[in-house]
Amino acid sequence: MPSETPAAYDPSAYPPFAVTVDLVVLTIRAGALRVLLVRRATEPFAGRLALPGGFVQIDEDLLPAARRELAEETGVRLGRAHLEQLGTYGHPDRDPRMRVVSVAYLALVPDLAQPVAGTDAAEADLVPVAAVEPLDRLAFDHGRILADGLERARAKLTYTTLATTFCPPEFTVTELRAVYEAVWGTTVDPRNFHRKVLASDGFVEPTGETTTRGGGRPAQLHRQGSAEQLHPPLTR
Amino acid sequence: MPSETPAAYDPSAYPPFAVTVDLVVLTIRAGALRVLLVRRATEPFAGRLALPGGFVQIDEDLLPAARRELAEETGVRLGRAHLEQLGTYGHPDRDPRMRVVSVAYLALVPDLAQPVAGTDAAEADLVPVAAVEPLDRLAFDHGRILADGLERARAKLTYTTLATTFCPPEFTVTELRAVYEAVWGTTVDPRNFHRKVLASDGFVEPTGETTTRGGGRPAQLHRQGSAEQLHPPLTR
DNA sequence: GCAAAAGTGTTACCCTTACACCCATGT
DNA sequence: ACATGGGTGTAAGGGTAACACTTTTGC
Repeated sequence: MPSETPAAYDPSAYPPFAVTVDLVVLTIRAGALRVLLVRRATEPFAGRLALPGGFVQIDEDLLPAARRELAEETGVRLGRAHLEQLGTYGHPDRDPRMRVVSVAYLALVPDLAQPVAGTDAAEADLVPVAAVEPLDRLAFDHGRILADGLERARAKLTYTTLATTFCPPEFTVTELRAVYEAVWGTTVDPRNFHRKVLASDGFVEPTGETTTRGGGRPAQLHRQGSAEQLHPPLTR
Repeated sequence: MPSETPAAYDPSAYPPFAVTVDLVVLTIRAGALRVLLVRRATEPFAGRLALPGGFVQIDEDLLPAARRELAEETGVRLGRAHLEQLGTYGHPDRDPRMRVVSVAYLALVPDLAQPVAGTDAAEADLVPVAAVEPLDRLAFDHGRILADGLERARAKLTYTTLATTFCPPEFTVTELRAVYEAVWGTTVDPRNFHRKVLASDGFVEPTGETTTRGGGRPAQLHRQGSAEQLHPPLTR
């Protein structure tokens, strides 16, 4: 906010930018961490995979814009999803059409059972992150944004309780453990994991119900705990 | 990046935004964590304290814009400063003049011995964060940005080696400890701190020189280590 | 009964914390 | 000598990791 312009506030006197939001939507399906990508139908980068996103409206705040795009592209209702700002990307040449600054958001959502159909024409897919083509093949600088989103997601899972946002409304401790194993491709000791999760205050809350959907002895069902706070590092 | 506009790419067809960078510049002086604030000379918010910042130029990337503003406002040369993106603030009403999206950066710098004289006319001051007036008295949404910056800085100091960026090129372990004590207003056991810092690989490197500037037994001098990475949590 | 998954107990080990103690300088 | 801060040794306690073991279901 400079003091260079004492008199008139003519917007056209300042460099005009377009502002977009782009979304790194992560979920877990079939034991794999996946990211929502769309196939671009138009130039530039026609035919290339890209992150979903779109222009911010002139009277719209950034987070609502991201929420709107998430809803439009995935149909996810928001109580169950985590959405946070990831970073802003504004290299002058990132969009060949014009000067665009894009605010990227990171979304962690439970497995979207409904096949994801974007309202925009392009085809949409949940791609396992391990199988995403070389990142520089993505449109714009979306490879970098995706890499940053994955790094952020992995970091936050280690010191927050966010892993529960990948789970359905009711889940077992084993299902929660599967989240960690999917995100890092490692295995975690089930016994120690079980204890740590239950010992961590506000991580999960028992519903009182049980399920045998995993086979074997019935497991307690839990829902997301109240604490979205930091907690002692888990696993790794 | 939508596919809504197949044919012409007329920039004026998209909502026009102004984009600025704002800086949360933190340093430590006289045992207190301080933030660089400027007194606004012009409307809106004339006379109010604000974060330094300014408009991004049309062909300028965001980080260089922040670097430029930092250099212009503080004269800090960049090898010794840490600069990272903090977040982006774009509420439609945050600037009464027009729609402005501001990308905030967080800078951690060693004590700027030279009195900070902004190139922009406004008066500039290093204000102890404990003494900053109520945050909602700052111009625009800068109170929120400052709060977010402080939270980020405290978080990063706990699990990275960034505290060294507050120190002069050569410093003693005790001087580094003073950083932690200033940031949290607590005391830290000097003996255990000493060992932990030296045990943490890449945190600091001994120069071989010693100093008695703190009084008492001469202390080894160190410089910033090579690892700007995560390390086991320190203190607290 | 047997396989499979849920959940508990136990122990070795590591890291942190607290604090006693020694070291090297200025005055 | 003594005050002041720099630096090392050490032992108690808490948390983690490894893994043996018990529980409860389906088939």
